[in-house]
Formats: sequence, structure tokens, C-alpha cells
Amino acid sequence: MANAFVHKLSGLAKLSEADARALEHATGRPRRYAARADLIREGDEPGPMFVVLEGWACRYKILPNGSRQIMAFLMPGDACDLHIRLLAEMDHSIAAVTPVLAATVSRGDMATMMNRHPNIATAMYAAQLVDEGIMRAWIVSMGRRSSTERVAHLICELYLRAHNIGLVGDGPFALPLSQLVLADALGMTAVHINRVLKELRLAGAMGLKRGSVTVLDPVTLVQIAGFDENYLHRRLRQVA
Amino acid sequence: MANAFVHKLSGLAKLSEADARALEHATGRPRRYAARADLIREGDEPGPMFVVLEGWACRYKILPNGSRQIMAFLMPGDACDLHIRLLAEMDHSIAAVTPVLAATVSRGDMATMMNRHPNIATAMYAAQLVDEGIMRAWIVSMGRRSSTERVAHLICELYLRAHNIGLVGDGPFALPLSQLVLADALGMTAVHINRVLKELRLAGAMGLKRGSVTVLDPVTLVQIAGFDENYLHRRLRQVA
DNA sequence: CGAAGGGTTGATCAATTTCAATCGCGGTGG
DNA sequence: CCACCGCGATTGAAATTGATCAACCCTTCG
Repeated sequence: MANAFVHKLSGLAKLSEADARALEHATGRPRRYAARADLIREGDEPGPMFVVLEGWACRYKILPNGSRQIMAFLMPGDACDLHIRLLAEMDHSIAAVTPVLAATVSRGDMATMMNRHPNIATAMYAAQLVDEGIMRAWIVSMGRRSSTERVAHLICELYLRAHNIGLVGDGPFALPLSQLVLADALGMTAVHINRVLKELRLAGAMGLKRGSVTVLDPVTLVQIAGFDENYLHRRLRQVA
Repeated sequence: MANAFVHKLSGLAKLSEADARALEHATGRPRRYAARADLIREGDEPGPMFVVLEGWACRYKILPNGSRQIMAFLMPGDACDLHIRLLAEMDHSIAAVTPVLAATVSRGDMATMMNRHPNIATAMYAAQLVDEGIMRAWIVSMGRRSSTERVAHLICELYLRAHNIGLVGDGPFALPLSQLVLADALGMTAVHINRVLKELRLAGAMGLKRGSVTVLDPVTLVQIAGFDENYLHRRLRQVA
């Protein structure tokens, strides 16, 4: 299977063979992380950029009262902040949700690569814009959507993102997320998530297993969520 | 008074006289917008980058059910997304909250300027990182903070941002936000915001006037919010 | 076998929204 | 100058949502 980073970026800009080779070379020495392991922690000095190649990770923050808020999910092909080295320290942590295979790319290598391969630069900036759109969509969800809509909306987002990177086949698709993880992402309690998922299951939209939720009927989910995929910007513009 | 864009960016990287002149030149033909006017609307084709020079603006989105969610505030010196032209259409709108003076800078001009003035590029990337940190902090607030903490936290953020760009003097500082705007930013109802503000007023932390909230006691607000300013990254790293 | 991490359910409690009314300022048109 | 209108602020009461508390179950894994 092709390198997930290449696969994702080639959906955001037209990449040549040479571009793809450069990306593959840059992510050639990945490292494994166990589920729940931190890739980097709040307060750490930022180092090289992470690129997730396999598995799912999340950005999160622990509050003084001990509760956790997840702020983003990272799927294969997703990279962490390109310019993060400008910061004195991390303002949040990143953890593996499932077992993860992730590469690191130094800022220097990245800069060189973006200079030599302008299409890679374009793809990275487009990815950045999509990520920001996703964050804004989370803010909208948490602010103005009911808990049922919120759950359905997140699942739609993740389903579509997984689809975009070729993770989704014809049949049902299982998101490897426990109810606790979903709760921490959506700002709800595990108890309440459980009741909402039950509702969605009864509506025939999804199936549940220990540690994962399975999308059975994306169309129903989209309706429940009021999901508009536009913010994921699958249709980018060709700019000179 | 110095150009707000120059003022802000010079807080993020060391700018030379020439850098400052370039920025001033690029924002030399600003335009006025009335309060509540849209600078750009969801669905529009993105054009040049906006830079707010005076007044406050916000990014927002209207949901199908008619409710509004504000996703960010823009203050003098803040720029909208650098690479926005890569997108086919806007996934949210931007409106003036107060009367606004804003300049537009074309992507081409911006690219030229960033090539000729690397410090400007660095400052823009740092600004970007700060903006992302702010979005993540909003997600955390909406997910895991009580309504009182949430209100106090937003006011702390805005107070500190205003302070960073030299808007705050010695005495109290008035944020030009109506309770309705605050409600739409925090995902609450105007009724509830009103009760929370009353509470904060009784605690001596702030004063209220029609159309604005005044910060009287930042220290108390910080305590109530559990505010940690680190995410605003006032201390950046010197990277080679 | 025992412990830990999920998941599920019921009962109760607390935080927010919703609904409804009222007040007041500021600007506008007559 | 004055009546009127609209937005914003404010308050109380009722309704709803979601959190909290408390068990209990199951599966996996050492």
C-alpha cells in the first residue's frame, strides 16, 4: 500500500513521481507507539513535525480538574503543525488512540522539500486549511448542536476523512474509538454518549462493539447531523 | 499611531525598517465597513487576504436552524487565512462587530513580500500558530468548562490579546461586545450570558454597559477562568 | 483468578434553555 | 420636538438536557 502521507497530499495537489519519492524518503524511518502512548506532551519543547502513517492519534489537553478534552483526531497521512518549532513549548499533548506508526520530519528537511517541490508546499497549505475548517466545525458543533447531532456530526466527519484517504471499503466502516474517547472529544460524559449511541443504533445508523463504533448507514447519519461536507474542501481551487 | 499589522507582527518576529515599510505599503488602501457588515460570506469565492487595521470583526456561521456560532474574533493587526485562495469557496463568513477599517492584500503581493522579507514570513507563521492555539482553547472551553469559567476565559483571552497589541491602558478596558455577540461566541443563550455576567459583576470583576463589557479586575477573572496564558505564545522561540 | 477498562442502565440532581414580559436607550421620520 | 421602533438588557418561571451517582456486567489480559 502506498505511503499514507503521499496518498493524502496527492488528494490536495497534483504530485509528480519525484514529489512522491521525496515524501516517502522523508517519512522513511517511522516509529511505533502503543495505544494511549503520548507522542509529545504539553510543556515539551516542540521538535520535528510528526506524520501519522498508520493508526489514529489525537490532540488533547487535561484540565486542572482532571477532565480531558480532545481537540482533534489525526488519521493516517495527517501531519502535525508544520511550523510548530517556532513555539517555545507545546500547549497541548498528542497521544496515540490506537497503535500508531508515525514518522518525524525535521523542520529543515521539510523546508528543503517544500522549496524543491512547490506542489508539496501547496498540498501542505491546503491540508492546513482543511484542518482549520475542521476545528471551526468542532466549535460550531460544541456551541450550537444538540448532543445527538454532535455525535452524528463527528462520526460523519471521521467517516468522510477516512473515505478520502481510502480507508473505507464498500461495506460498513468501524471507527476505532471507545465511547470514552468520543465523550472526551465531544465534551460529554461517557454515560450520555452511551445513551446517544443507543439511539443512533436503534435508528439503524450504526453498530457498536467494545472499543469501536461502526458506520452502517451514512445517509441517515448525515441527515441527523445536518452534515454539510463543504468544510472538508474536497473540491479545491486551481490557483496559478 | 503605527499600523496595527506592523505592530502585531513585530511582536512575533524582529522586523526591520524595510519589513515595516513593506507591510505598511501592502495595507495602504484600507476600506471601511459598518458594524454588522459582512467582509466576506460563506459560499463566496475567496479573494485577497483581509487585514483588520481598526475595529473588531468575527468569523461566524449560521446553522440551518437559524442560530449563529462565532468561531473567532479578529482584532486590529489580525489577518485572515494566508492561503485561503486555495479553497473553492468560503466555509464561513466574516463580519464586522464594530465599525472596521480593513485592508486587502493579494496572495501574489503577500507571496512576494514573504519571499523578500523572511521575517515577515516567520511572523505570519507564528501568528497562524497562535490563532490555532486560540481555536483549540475555544474547543476546550466549550467542551469542558462551566459557563462562568467559559465567559471569564474568553474575556481573559480578549483582554490579553488587546493588551498585546497595545489597546489596553492602565485603567479598565472595555470590550466592544454586546451580550448577544458573547452568547453566539460561547454557544450560550443571551439570557444565560446575562445571568453569568451579573455574577461576574457582583464579584467585582467587570462592569457592564449597553454594548460593551468592561474588565475591571483581570486577576479575579484569571482565577475564575483558570486561565493559563501559555497558549497565546507570547514567548516564542528563536529558531535559526 | 483477579484487576482494569469498557459498556449499560436507572434514579436523581443541576445547569441551561425556553418562554414570556418588561424596560430603556438611541436613532428616525413626521 | 416627539412618537415610534428596534436592539439590547433584564428578570422570573417552567421545561429540558445532560451530568452525577451508583450499581452491575462483560471481556481481555497478566
